[in-house]
Amino acid sequence: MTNQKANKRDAIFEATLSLCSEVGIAGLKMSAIAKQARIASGTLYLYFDSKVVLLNTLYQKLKREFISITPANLDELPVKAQLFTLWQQSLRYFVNRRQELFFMEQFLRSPFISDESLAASQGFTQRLCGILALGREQMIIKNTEDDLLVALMNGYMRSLSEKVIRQNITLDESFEAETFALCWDALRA
Amino acid sequence: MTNQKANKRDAIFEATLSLCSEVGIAGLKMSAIAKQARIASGTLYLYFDSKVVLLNTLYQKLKREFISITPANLDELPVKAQLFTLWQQSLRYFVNRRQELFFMEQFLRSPFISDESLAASQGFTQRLCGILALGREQMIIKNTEDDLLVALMNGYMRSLSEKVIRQNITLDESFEAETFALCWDALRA
DNA sequence: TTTGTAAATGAATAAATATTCATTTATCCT
DNA sequence: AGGATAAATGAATATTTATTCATTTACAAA
Repeated sequence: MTNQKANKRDAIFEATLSLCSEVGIAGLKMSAIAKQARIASGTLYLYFDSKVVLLNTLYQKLKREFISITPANLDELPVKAQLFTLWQQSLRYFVNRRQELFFMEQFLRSPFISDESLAASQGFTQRLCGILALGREQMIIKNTEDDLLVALMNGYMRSLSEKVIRQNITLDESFEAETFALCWDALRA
Repeated sequence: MTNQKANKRDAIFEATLSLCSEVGIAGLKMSAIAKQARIASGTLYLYFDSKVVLLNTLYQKLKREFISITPANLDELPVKAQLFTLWQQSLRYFVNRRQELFFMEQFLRSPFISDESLAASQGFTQRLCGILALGREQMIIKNTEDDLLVALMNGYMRSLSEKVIRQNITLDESFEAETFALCWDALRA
């Protein structure tokens, strides 16, 4: 794919994200995406076969991106520090990519999602469970089902990102630490 | 409004909820709603002026309903017990009304929502903040911004309901207590 | 500059879906 | 029962939106 082409693809993705956060996934129109990306609506179809394909491609790209932002080799750190790192990275990602977060949440519950996209939506959870198991061995994590702990972290993260975005709060170390503290108190034995 | 009419209205609401949880709000079609409610599509318009009106009416009804399920006079209980009661009631409500929860989340981010509906979506939060303030006076709740604590409770509740529903878990006192314990550990001073 | 190829355009078409309304059916009252 | 009124129907229409394609434009090689 030429650079030119890649640029236009990205412009389409960008337009899709920005529009989605304005009108929701139910309000997304191909014509509006084209307009926002400054191309003709027909041009969209040179890049993606259909609306469904466009949305699924974007979703999978974002999922891959998200999984790749968290450092791979946390293993040497203590459990609490591992969790904090993931917390911090995720929070930063979501807050800096508000539109992406919004799109992903919407798409996940839309009629457009394909089986393949659905499968891509796991992945991060696995990672978390590994760390929690380790912490449980060391007796520093509650002896509570992983699913519950993960639900707390995920849900809190979601709500928190929304709040930060809505109120235009600037992330800093102290905010990250303070919000993580709640999370840690919930998880620790 | 006759009983007959009220019944049909309810059938329409029910059909809307059940379809929404199948296909998402972006996939909702008036014709499908009519079919599911076992009426002709034209009949829908005898009850609601348009799709937008139908959805907003349903949303506001659900919001009122949710706010009304939590007992009004918790004031005499200790703070922790007040929070637990709200936790329990909300969890039960969401889990028993999975479709309602799903619809509300989707609708809130759709292009259909009216200003009035948006306003109705506050309300419960107020209540929670009152209790948290009381707890803070008594030095048993963390000295952390309300918003953060509310984000944790809301987000956790959301994720948890989803999990319970997905895995078809039966709610019982011990489950409610265990899940609330995480929440409480996060909030308490 | 010419010519061939690839990319882009946007008006036209097709498809999907909301809404209307002339007609039918049910309900209620005397 | 019979006639009046209200409710319901669903095919027809209107509207919205995805997709196509004949035409134009940009670009690169000779």
